[in-house]
Amino acid sequence: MLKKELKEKVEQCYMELAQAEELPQADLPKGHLISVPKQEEHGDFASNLALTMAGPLKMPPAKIAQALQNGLVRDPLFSKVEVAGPGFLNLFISDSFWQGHLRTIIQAGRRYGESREGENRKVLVEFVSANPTGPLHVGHGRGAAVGDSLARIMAAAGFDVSTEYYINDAGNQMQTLGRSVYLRYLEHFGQDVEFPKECYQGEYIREIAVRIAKQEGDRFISLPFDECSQFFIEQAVQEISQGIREDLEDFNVHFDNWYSEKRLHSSGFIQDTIQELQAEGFIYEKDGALWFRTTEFGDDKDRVVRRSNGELTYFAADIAYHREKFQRGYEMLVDIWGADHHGYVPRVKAAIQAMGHDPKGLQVLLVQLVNLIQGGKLKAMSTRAGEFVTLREVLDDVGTDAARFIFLTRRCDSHLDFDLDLAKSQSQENPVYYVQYAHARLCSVFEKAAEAGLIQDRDNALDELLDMGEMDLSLLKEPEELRIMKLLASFPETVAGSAAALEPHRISYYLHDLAGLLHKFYAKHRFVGDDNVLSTARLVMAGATRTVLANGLAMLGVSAPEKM
RNA sequence: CCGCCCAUAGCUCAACUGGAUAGAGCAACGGACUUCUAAUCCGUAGGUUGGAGGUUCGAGUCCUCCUGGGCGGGCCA
Repeated sequence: MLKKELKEKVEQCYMELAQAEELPQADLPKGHLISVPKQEEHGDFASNLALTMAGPLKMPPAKIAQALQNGLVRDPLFSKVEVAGPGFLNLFISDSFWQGHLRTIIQAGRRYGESREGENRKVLVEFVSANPTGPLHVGHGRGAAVGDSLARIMAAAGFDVSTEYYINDAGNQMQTLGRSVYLRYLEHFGQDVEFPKECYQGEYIREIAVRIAKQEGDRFISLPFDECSQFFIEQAVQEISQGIREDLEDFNVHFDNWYSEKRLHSSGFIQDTIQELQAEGFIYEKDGALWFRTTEFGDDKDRVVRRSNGELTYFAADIAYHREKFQRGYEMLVDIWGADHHGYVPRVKAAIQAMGHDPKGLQVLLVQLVNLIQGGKLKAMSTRAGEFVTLREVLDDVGTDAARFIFLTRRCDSHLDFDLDLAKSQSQENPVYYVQYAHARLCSVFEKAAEAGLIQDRDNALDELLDMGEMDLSLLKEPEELRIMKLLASFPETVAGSAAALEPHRISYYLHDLAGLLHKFYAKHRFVGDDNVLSTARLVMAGATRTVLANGLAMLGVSAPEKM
């Protein structure tokens, strides 16, 4: 990756100058970094080394920069090195570098954008993990898009990534769920029942009840709930989970593993974990309950892990679950939660620390809730009250591509107003089409190139281009071309940065920028024109651009259509 | 009362982890299809980055306080 090379080059240059006693000796500063200036006139890259060394060297930054400049200009990679502003080194890269890089992109193909920044670290990304008590709503959709894309991005950046869905199929909510279906079942057979407020109100509950009634008949109507709760719970969980899996599948979200909380209970692993913690002195008894000293690790108050009635809390299961994740060998855990669970972060981190892990080994990404807007007003969402817009509904309205792109074009910690009417009617103005259209246009360029006889086989065009003998990439020197080539070269860094910061939205913005440059070029110049040598060179650029657009869209889980 | 998150163009959002003159898309206005897809492009307009201090060569970004909005604070999940 270019930035890294440049950083080394600049630092190497300083070391040589220090060696030659042209500059005083000092340690390299931590704050040195290579950035991309906002203004094109400020070069392709800028180094702040002189600024960060002004203090240690006790010299004016401009003077240090000048010495570095004299050393760096000798490198053929640079077409120009300037000292600017308070002491920046502006680095201008030779055109030939960018031109040659196009071949690198095409050679790498699907793999372009990958890097080894993650150093093969084992990471588990856990997301959605919605309770199997109802269909996924839009908020879950956002978490799903973020988690799934982040996993893809981190994999590309060289992490060894697995994804997991934690199924909360234990606890009180299961009783409530079963009872809800049971009561609807009784209603179906004409019994007059009181349907409590705390039960799940959604229509899907009735649908499950009706299905059971059809299959099983009325054989449960004389049984009290306690005697058939298991059956109703299992049926409901099974059916709802199936729906969730289908929704996610259609949303292009895939999990490597589905992890059942119930199994965590039945295996005795939670009890075992509590005993371990107790042995370490982190657990104490008060008022008949067992408490975890999370305050020792910065939490506001201690938390109950086993209630006085003997039941384990959700938190207890969570501790065991995270312990088990580490036991499976993961070095880094990424949890994606709804922001309404933010109060949980300190206690789970406390638990991890108590178990001897670095709290930084768990990164919790809090995804802000989605505000759904329909008819200009806010829609309330509550699973219990049964008032929610499901992910399914949104998918049917807007489609997977648009929904995913909208979710991924915002930072996680900013609220998202999802305007359904707009998303539906917006089909022409939706940002996702801007990027997809760029890809489709490039595909048709290749079709045109095949017609013109520049390439033989449209499907293997990229391989063909690489094998072509006479090729003059130095013809690519229009400003629009250079901008595209430069942005293409920064794709791997963007992916690595997106992974490191756990910010998938950076890929969306990158793609939008790239599509913009492509559209600008397209309006001003022609890929396939009268000059065959120039056209061939431009086809190489088209191929490289198409590759990056396709790879980036794949990371977002958005399709890259050949025609629109 | 306490804690976490947010506040940037009329609207929805960016800003590469502290860098140079804060950028896109919608919406508004004016232009561009005989040419590889006009789901596009070009131009105009739009800002005291909620407010006040502080840290330093340098702040939308970091620290403190204030204002306004969201979400939490159970032996619920």
